[in-house]
Amino acid sequence: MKIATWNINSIKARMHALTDWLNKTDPDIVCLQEIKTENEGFPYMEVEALGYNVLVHGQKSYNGVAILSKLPFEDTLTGLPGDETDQQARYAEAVVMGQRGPVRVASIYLPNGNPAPGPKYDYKLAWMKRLRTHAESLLPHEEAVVLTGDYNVIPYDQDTHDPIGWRGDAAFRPETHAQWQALLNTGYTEAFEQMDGRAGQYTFWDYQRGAWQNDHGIRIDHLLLSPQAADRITDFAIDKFVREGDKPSDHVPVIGTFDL
DNA sequence: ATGGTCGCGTAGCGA
Repeated sequence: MKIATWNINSIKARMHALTDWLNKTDPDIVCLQEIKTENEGFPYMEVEALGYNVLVHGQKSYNGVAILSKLPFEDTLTGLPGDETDQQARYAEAVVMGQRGPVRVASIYLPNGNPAPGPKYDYKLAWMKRLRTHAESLLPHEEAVVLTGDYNVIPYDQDTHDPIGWRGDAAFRPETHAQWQALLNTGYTEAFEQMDGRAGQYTFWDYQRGAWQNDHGIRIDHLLLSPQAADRITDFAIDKFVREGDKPSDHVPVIGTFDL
């Protein structure tokens, strides 16, 4: 089972790129972030015609997440639990039935948090704490859980060409790293690390300053695995070629393959 | 030091 994550930076502006990539990579489940539309504006017909069931948690103009799945959804959840007043659409979760039992997948668009410090950074840290609480609550079920998405977290120095330059950024600050580590410490492992990911394997290149041309990227799109998922991963890939296409997103897809 | 680029929605924000 191929499970992918991709910050697509507007589903409407990226339908051609999505179609091309689905035909090439043929994932079973795709978690999308920054679809930038309300549910009503999502191109359900076109995506369903490509062979996918669709779960959408949209928002006007900003944010918005979705899950595409060849398998039917057994259960779904939209919105990260823990704060009823949070209006931003950044979390969707679905359960599908794999060959060995249920597989739970989440599409996460973790807040950017800049400028830091400030209220946006406070929101990011609070959101990370809520995510940790929810992620931890899933572990006692002993299911295969794959928490994927744009985490807006650069885990290590090797995940940016310029760790000094990123030092003050909300994706790289000590408080962010502490929250990231606390999330992992609940019992999840990074697919990238488990599959021997190396330095300089980026998932995002800014549109500005020739970041792509100069390979000034960062690694911020991640797959976090419960023990039952970590035991079953067989392959890991970053579809870097997608960044070379026409009108690309500034992120590229990240894919885990599982014997599930 | 500044500007540089996208998408949304049609000014300016968010990234």
